[in-house]
Amino acid sequence: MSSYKPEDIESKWQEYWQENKTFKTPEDHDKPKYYVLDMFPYPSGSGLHVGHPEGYTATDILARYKRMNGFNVLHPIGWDAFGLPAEQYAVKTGTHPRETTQKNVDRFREQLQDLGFSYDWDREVNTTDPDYYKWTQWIFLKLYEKGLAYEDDVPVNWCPELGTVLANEEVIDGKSEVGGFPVVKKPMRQWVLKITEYADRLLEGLDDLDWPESTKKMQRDWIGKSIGANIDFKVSGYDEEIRVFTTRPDTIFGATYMVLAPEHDLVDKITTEDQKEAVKEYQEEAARKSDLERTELSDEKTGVFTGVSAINPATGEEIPILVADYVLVTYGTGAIMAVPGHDDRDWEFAKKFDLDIVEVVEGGDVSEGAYTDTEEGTMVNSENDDISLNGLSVDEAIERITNWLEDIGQGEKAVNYKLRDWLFSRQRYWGEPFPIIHVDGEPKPVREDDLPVTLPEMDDFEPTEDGEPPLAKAIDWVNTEDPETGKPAKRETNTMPQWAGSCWYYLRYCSPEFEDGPVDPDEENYWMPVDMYVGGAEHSVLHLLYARFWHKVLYDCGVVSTKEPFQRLVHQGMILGEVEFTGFKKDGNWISADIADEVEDVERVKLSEDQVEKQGDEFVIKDTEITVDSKAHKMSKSRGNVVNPDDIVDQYGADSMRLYEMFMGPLEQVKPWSTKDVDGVYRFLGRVWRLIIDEDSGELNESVTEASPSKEQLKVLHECIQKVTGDIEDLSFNTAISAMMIFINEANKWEEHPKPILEQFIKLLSPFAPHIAEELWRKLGHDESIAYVDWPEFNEEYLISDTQLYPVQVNGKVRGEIHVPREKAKNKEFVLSEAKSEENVKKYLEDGNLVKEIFVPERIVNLVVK
RNA sequence: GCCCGAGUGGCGGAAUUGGUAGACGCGUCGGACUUAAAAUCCGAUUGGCAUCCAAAUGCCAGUGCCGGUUCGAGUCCGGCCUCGGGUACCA
Repeated sequence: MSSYKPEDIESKWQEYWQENKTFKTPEDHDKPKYYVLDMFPYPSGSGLHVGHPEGYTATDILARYKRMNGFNVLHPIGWDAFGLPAEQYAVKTGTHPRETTQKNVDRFREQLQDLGFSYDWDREVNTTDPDYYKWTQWIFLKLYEKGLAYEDDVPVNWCPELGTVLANEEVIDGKSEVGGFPVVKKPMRQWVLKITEYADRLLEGLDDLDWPESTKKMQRDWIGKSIGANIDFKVSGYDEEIRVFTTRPDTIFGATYMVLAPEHDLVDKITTEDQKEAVKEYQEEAARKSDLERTELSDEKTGVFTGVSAINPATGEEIPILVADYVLVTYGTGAIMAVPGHDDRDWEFAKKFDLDIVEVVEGGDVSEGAYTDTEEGTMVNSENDDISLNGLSVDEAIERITNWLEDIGQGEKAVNYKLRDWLFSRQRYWGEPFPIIHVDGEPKPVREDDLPVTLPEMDDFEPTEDGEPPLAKAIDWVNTEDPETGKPAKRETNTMPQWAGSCWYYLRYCSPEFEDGPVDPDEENYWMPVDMYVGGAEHSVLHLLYARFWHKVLYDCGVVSTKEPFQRLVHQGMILGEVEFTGFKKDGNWISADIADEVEDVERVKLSEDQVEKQGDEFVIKDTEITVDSKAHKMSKSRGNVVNPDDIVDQYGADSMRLYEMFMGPLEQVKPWSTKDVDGVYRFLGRVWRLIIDEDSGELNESVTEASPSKEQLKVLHECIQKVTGDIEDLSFNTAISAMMIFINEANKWEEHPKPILEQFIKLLSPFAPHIAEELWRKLGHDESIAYVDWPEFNEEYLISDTQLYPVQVNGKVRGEIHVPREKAKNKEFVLSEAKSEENVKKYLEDGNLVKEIFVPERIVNLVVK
């Protein structure tokens, strides 16, 4: 017996590929190149889940396809291996993070190899390897030299439980993204990177990238460039000015009050004696509120009067200055001129505190709500002795008033960004040490020759009690001397965030052994940019923005030759767990899903597929009217719906696993997992096998012949070649697989299977299911791996059939079909007369007058009858 | 609230520039093979109606809802609804 047994062939070929270094990246630069990259995985303790191989399979298919099309392919993998989980585990168990990381990396590597991915394992990189982070540190020095890295005392998100500072992005609803622990604001000395200096270039660079529009938009929004004006308002009775940023200087005549953020410096200076207490109380309250609370309570605006007024430079009127937390200290100048007539937030606030609302742009009704349209409105009530905006459009008014403010020295055109500088240090052990020493309290870069600054050996990874990083406990390591002056020095004890290593790893893959820089310029020149980058949409903003930032800095340093690192980007869609049916019970009785939300103490009951049935648009409990919830959920440990790829490989083999992940649906779409559907692709592979192999002998089937292929066989093959080739180019892997299934279904009907046909088909299959393809390729008599044979060429000639099918419509409804000889297929008169004499069509023509005839060559005929 | 994306059989999903809606797969039903089962193979499978011994054929409805453009709409336009994702007072 020799039926299709993936377990017998897959490990065999995996070992073969390894031993023969089949997928070693070519060293010549003579062919066109293709750099296809997966997002850097973090080797977590739980191993791969089925979401990982989705993107990896897609890139692997592309890599294999491009190799067969004569490209030099760079298809590497490595490990983003610094990070909090290994450190937390170390704190708990005493196991050194290096050991945990090593173990996890080994597990990941093994799992990936079990899936038969064609990575060049000689180029594996690991961010925790000193030979790697030496260059991460080197890049930091470049940033430092360029003045893009600075120290600052900033209020940071301090998480006492984790003993570390978190980036804004790592804090969700006032809790840590990892672990869900509370986070508080605390001022600390931190390293910060001046990403804001690159804001404009990061914005412009997006234009030419072949990325999903939504991702580009998210980056643009994150950078958040807005153009407007800075305006200075004099504080009445003080020698102080309040500077505000506004995108709507045109509405200045409607500015009836001002607001300072509670943290604004001027608050304490100007507040009057009798308001001091109220203001102080308000500030304290605001400080206590987490970001979550601030937004949750956003319906109700709060604030307090400072007791002082400012002078509106346009109207000359005194307007009250208030403190309110709807103004953020971190954006613009931390102060605003409030124009309740034309800003929703100001309007809401003015209503609540009974402040004046003045209409200065005509077009709405400011007693009903703020009028914010900038297209339609015209200016009104905007006039003083010097200038009038009345009658102008918003755009004209902005121009005019900005110039006027500049003339009187109270304002200027200004640009603002939402993007803030990047908080770049963490109070952790398991990260890259900064190549910085402190001499006489001043930071000083470590000399390039002294890199890498390696992590000291430690066995206690907890932060000090006052929040100093764990490295502060490595006294011998911290205390060093300045090699230039011999003065005593202290090493920086913060470490870099996890983003650091992943900001440039794609460069290291080009020349992982290079010793004179992060990347060999020759190799960089050849391989960059990344032609195809596949990874999750969760990295839409941060990783991709940070990496682009570093890349641009490296471009300025002359290290890289391209302005952007990733030319084409695709996000694979998330794979959800199996669809679950949930019924709802109250006091032991079933209730419908749509009312379950409103009822208390509802019991949720998981139902099996055969306990429910479809009724209309909903699922109900069988033989009842009680609706149930039908939904696929995100895979999670707590829900217990995580699918482990190892189990699928054990049961069906890696080829089926790969095929199923691609067959589920379009790559970029969210899709529910269904293990029983894997049967479909597994059976398909079984049919491929049996088409070629005699199960009794294990040899080629007798039907596999040297005969020359028939016209029909060539047609079926070339239809498949055309579809699969086009679909791979479009990343429509699901329909490519379906085309191969169609081929096999057709081929199964043939009595003879000419070898050349089968060989071409096996080539098409090989990027998707490489193990079975390699095995069958050898059985068909080849000595070399299929990995580098030429991709089948599609020949249109074979597709042309003897007849052309025309559906015939009458008034847009199909009433019959006709087959016309190929040579007459474009003959309008002939086709129409054939169409009109079709039996079923005739009936319709008899009932009315033919008023119009539509003839679309090689497509369709439509006869319009009245 | 705002910004994206998506709604097609029992299920996952197919359908060039508008041109036969439901490819391919799962499931289900029926059949073949088998002592039996598994595996495999063949057939049916959107709903309804009609003719008919049957095979088959025809008709009507149908791609979230309402309306429009067109000889012809899953696809284009306008207005909604639902679900998923992102974002959160950014002046």
